[in-house]
Amino acid sequence: MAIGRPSPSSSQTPDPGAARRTSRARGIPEATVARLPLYLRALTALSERSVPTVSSEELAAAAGVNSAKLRKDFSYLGSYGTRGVGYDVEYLVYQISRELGLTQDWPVVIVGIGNLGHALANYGGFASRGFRVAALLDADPNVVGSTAAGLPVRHMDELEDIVVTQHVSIGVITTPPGAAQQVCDRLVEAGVTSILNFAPTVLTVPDGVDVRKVDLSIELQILAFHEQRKAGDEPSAGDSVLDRAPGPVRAAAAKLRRAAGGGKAADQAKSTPAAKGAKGPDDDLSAVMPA
Amino acid sequence: MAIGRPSPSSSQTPDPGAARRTSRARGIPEATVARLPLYLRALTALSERSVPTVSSEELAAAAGVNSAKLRKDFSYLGSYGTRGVGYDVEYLVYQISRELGLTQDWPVVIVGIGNLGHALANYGGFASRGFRVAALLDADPNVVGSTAAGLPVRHMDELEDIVVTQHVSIGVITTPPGAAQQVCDRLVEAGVTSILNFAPTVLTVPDGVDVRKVDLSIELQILAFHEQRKAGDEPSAGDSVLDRAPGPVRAAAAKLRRAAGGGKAADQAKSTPAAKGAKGPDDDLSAVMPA
DNA sequence: ATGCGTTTGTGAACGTGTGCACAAAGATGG
DNA sequence: CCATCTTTGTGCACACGTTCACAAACGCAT
Ligand SMILES: NC(=O)c1ccc[n+]([C@@H]2O[C@H](COP(=O)([O-])OP(=O)(O)OC[C@H]3O[C@@H](n4cnc5c(N)ncnc54)[C@H](O)[C@@H]3O)[C@@H](O)[C@H]2O)c1
Ligand SMILES: NC(=O)c1ccc[n+]([C@@H]2O[C@H](COP(=O)([O-])OP(=O)(O)OC[C@H]3O[C@@H](n4cnc5c(N)ncnc54)[C@H](O)[C@@H]3O)[C@@H](O)[C@H]2O)c1
Repeated sequence: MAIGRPSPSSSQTPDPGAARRTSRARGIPEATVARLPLYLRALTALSERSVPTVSSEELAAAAGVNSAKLRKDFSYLGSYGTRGVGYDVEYLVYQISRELGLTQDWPVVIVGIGNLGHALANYGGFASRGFRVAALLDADPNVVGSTAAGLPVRHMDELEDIVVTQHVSIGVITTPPGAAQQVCDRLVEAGVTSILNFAPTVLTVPDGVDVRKVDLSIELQILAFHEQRKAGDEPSAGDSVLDRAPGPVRAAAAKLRRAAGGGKAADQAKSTPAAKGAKGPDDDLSAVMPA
Repeated sequence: MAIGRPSPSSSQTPDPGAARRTSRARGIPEATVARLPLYLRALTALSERSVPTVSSEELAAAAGVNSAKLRKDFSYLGSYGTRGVGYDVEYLVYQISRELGLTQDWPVVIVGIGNLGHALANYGGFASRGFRVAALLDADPNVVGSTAAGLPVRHMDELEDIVVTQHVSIGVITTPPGAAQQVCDRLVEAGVTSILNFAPTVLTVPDGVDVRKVDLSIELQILAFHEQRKAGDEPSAGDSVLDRAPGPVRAAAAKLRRAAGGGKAADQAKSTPAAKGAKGPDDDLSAVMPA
């Protein structure tokens, strides 16, 4: 870190600091909050089918979670169930909606109306809950004229005005990564205190501002990791034997790595032929280590 | 409940069961795996600026995490750092890429080429890592003819063939929610073992298949929750005093809720005047609680 | 009323994740 | 070769999250 101020808090989706801070008040765990929308969706579906009550077991199955977890989650909201019967669907829908703040209207601005911004603007499920697109914003004059989902794309100049007059507290960023921090700063400066970031960048925001990120690339990489595992491999490494060994050997290896500038090319070349024989987590250190 | 089979495993993003299962092998914690792409991105940026080495402190700042956490994360991969110096950027880029399985090519199919599918197909950062769009698929004959990002949209009939011949193991679902499970089943049946789901549905998959979801609506709802908190409110309850009180009172309340079919409307009405006295679980000592 | 079957709500045990704090490793300069 | 300074790697304590298992609560039939 560099800064010495209280705490710039570059909070992101998995920020446990925010958890303590935000759920301190009435003590709803962050993990529970993240599941409430899931329950709500399942409940809404039941509601539409006019199902009057539902047991924790059924609802848990519909939401894809453990029933004990679901009951504990609900217990944080209060005791809304009836033993021997289950939960009243309509009542629970309302309670969760209220807890999530969906009984009020949340105006949202989307900044960066390119491919993704367009898709989001057109997204119906957006408004289905209390979210209303207050404005679409872009910096490109060619885009500013157009409309998306019936809404006009407005110029960035109007950002501050829109945020203030429409009381926008949630901003969605779908600009290229290079512009994201700058856009974020302007949003925050104007009064936005929650940001949903689709750009692959770590945003730094002041305390009190929440940032959540949606990152396709990260998700795919996580899947790739597990996929590789399933393929029954060991990554055919080029390390460990040396790196795991304590003593001066490791130091030597590290030194060589640093010295041999092009670690990338060298290692890459090595990785392919590594149809490895058998042993260790990996084998051939030889390629890196011109022993 | 219904099913009695071993375990349908409707795993979703935050599935700790998968964590144990998948990271058992060489023991990389799931939380660490989720951060590796973040480090990789920061490292790639450093690499492009030809920075030779980086300290855990610097890199942690760039990735927006705690430096101790970062060091611990790296320690799971092996000892790739040099005390007193830091980490060799190029070498680390390669090691993480390898661990994530990005040194190989991952063909991906996208199913449902509507607004979102189009955006994803056009997404450059897709291919920037080892991910290659093997095919775009859709059921709508009107869409099937067209092209997106230079690729032709092909018909669902070709799904199985494409998956098999191109060895696709990762599928992205961007169909309407109603079609998602069905599409998922076909993908899995054809041999896909990792799914990235953008449709707001809980997917049920057999054991051994990983599902990660990206859900805009959920993210917004979580933000709304925190936003509501920040607004220094208590959801203006319509419950608590009764619901928290043990004894027959709660039962009576529950009974009333069930009986009064329209729980929603009823409660809504009731909730407003509930400026109640004091105690409940919530009441409102929080009225001024600065988040 | 009483008893029976069902389902909630939660205590307690366990597993996972986080962050501090520090010893040991290595670099660097003399 | 030694002293000093930097930075890693990790033991440890604690916080958070999950799951089991069960008593208490409730509806309902008798
Ligand atoms: N398209 C996807 O599927 C996808 C997936 C994951 C992540 N992302 C990320 O989402 C972001 C948007 O992706 P996209 O495909 O829509 O890109 P895009 O280039 O199509 O759209 C970006 C838009 O942002 C506007 N913009 C640029 N600088 C701006 C600024 N300073 N202020 C306001 N607007 C500005 C541009 O005019 C453009 O309209 C990117 O960061 C991308 O990495 C996209
Ligand atoms: N657009 C967004 O920003 C956004 C945001 C969050 C979530 N989502 C979700 O992503 C999904 C797609 O959203 P969209 O806006 O692109 O919708 P869309 O209606 O524009 O596109 C859906 C596409 O799926 C195709 N399709 C329908 N049934 C199919 C089937 N059985 N097999 C194959 N293809 C089929 C349709 O022909 C259409 O081309 C939806 O589930 C939506 O809820 C979208």
